[in-house]
Amino acid sequence: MQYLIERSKEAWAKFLPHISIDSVVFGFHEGEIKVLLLKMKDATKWQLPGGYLLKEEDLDAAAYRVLKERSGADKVFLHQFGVMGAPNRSQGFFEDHEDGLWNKQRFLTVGYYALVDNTEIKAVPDDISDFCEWKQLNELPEMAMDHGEIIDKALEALRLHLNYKPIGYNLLPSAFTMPELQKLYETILNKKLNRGNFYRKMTSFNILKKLDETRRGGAHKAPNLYEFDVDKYNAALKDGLQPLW
Amino acid sequence: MQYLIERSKEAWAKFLPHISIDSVVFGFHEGEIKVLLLKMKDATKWQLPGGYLLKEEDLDAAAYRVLKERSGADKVFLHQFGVMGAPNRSQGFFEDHEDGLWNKQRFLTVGYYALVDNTEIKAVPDDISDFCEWKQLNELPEMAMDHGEIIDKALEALRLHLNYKPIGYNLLPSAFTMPELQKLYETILNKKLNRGNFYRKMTSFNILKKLDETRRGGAHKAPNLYEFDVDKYNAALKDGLQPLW
DNA sequence: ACAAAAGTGTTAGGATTACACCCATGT
DNA sequence: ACATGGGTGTAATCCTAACACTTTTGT
Repeated sequence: MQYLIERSKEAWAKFLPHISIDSVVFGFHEGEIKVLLLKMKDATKWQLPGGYLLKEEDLDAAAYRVLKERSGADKVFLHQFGVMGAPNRSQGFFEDHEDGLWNKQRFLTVGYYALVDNTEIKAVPDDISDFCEWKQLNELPEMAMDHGEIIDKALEALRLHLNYKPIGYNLLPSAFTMPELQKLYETILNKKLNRGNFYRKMTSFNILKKLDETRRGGAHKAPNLYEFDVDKYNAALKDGLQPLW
Repeated sequence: MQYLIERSKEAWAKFLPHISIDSVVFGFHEGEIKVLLLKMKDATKWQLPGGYLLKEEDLDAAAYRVLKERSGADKVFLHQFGVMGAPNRSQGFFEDHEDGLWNKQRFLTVGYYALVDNTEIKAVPDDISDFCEWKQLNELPEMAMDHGEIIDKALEALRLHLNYKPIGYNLLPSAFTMPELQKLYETILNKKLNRGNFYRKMTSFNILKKLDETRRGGAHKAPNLYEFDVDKYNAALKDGLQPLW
């Protein structure tokens, strides 16, 4: 735990007190939504990649920086979804340490969700944590503090934004197949969708471009590859893919 | 400006630094959505009712307390919608004051929207401000700092939550008429709706109870009064009034 | 009388749902 | 051969938009 004490003084000098940032990094791989989690060697519980806000730094910029430092993820889609502000959400976890330790303060944490193109992001632990792994949404390990609830809130926000934010575009690789896209929607909505109808609806939005290639290597027929027509996609998202009233 | 200095020392002792709370209080009166704004005698610009977070206080609890202190509004529906975190969003406004002044710090502000049953909430200025008024949404005065943008964000959140949160229930008096309800929806959605179709759709949700009374006193036929069937309304909101996919 | 409110009718057009069928194709 | 993917067909049902008509009723 020595590193905590070493970093404490530096932290007080650099960061705004009482404020932290935690990101829920979603990725999509092999038909499953995954979340990027960190763990320290001596810990049993997993954590979200998080960090602190520099004294003169913009909040969104800090979220990008922290995420890059702690996961290597760069140029990702990041969106703030809320602040967790219970008075004891973090304090209790450092009770045994001396007062004045940076980590022992009360923290409000600003939650961001990140959407990552490619699950093949390094997933390499930084110098604070010892493990960094993609975990499946429905098989999450025990989470530290309120990080489990933060993930739940992020998912809820994701669901609510599905018609308004380029979620498919940012979660999927630039080329993807229709079954992959459908699986993504089904996972986020937690609901089975009819294949034929999904296909028709998606194509009717006119936001997809069919590529000439197929995805080789599977055990079965090679599926077609698509990519988003970014301009049309963004234009359609302005009013929402599907009308609300 | 003397009161700023007097309060500064006290503030440093009581509140968490760098964090403020601002609420966008929506009310509905005479067919119009209104926002509750405050102004100081010597100021030209209006502000949202806001305040600070006590050192051991829960964030949501603080939002309720602040709102009550600054507007008298009690037992209202309050919902957090985001954090404004630009580094200079508030600092510049106290440049001329001495360092160490509470107000001169950098503040992140947590935004809440409040829904108020009855525009007849006192709207009495507290001891900080000199004016407290309900302003119409489309006739907002010049706002201090980024408070105009905060109102925009609150409205956007309101729109997004229309199918998931008891917005009608909390904005309208306990008994209301169908034209009032429709006007409310039209204002939030910024869109005209067909009367007959709105009537049918609303009644088909089975969340309204028709009362035996009518609203007397208008220049024309007295409209029927309705109230929400709270249990059914809340049950329906769980999955959203209208399906999303 | 007038204007608003309430309730319903109607029609055309879409959208949704839930299947099912056929073909293509990689292993 | 077989499992998956792609694409389309279809029928029943429901929803929506847009209008219009009627009746009610308070001033």
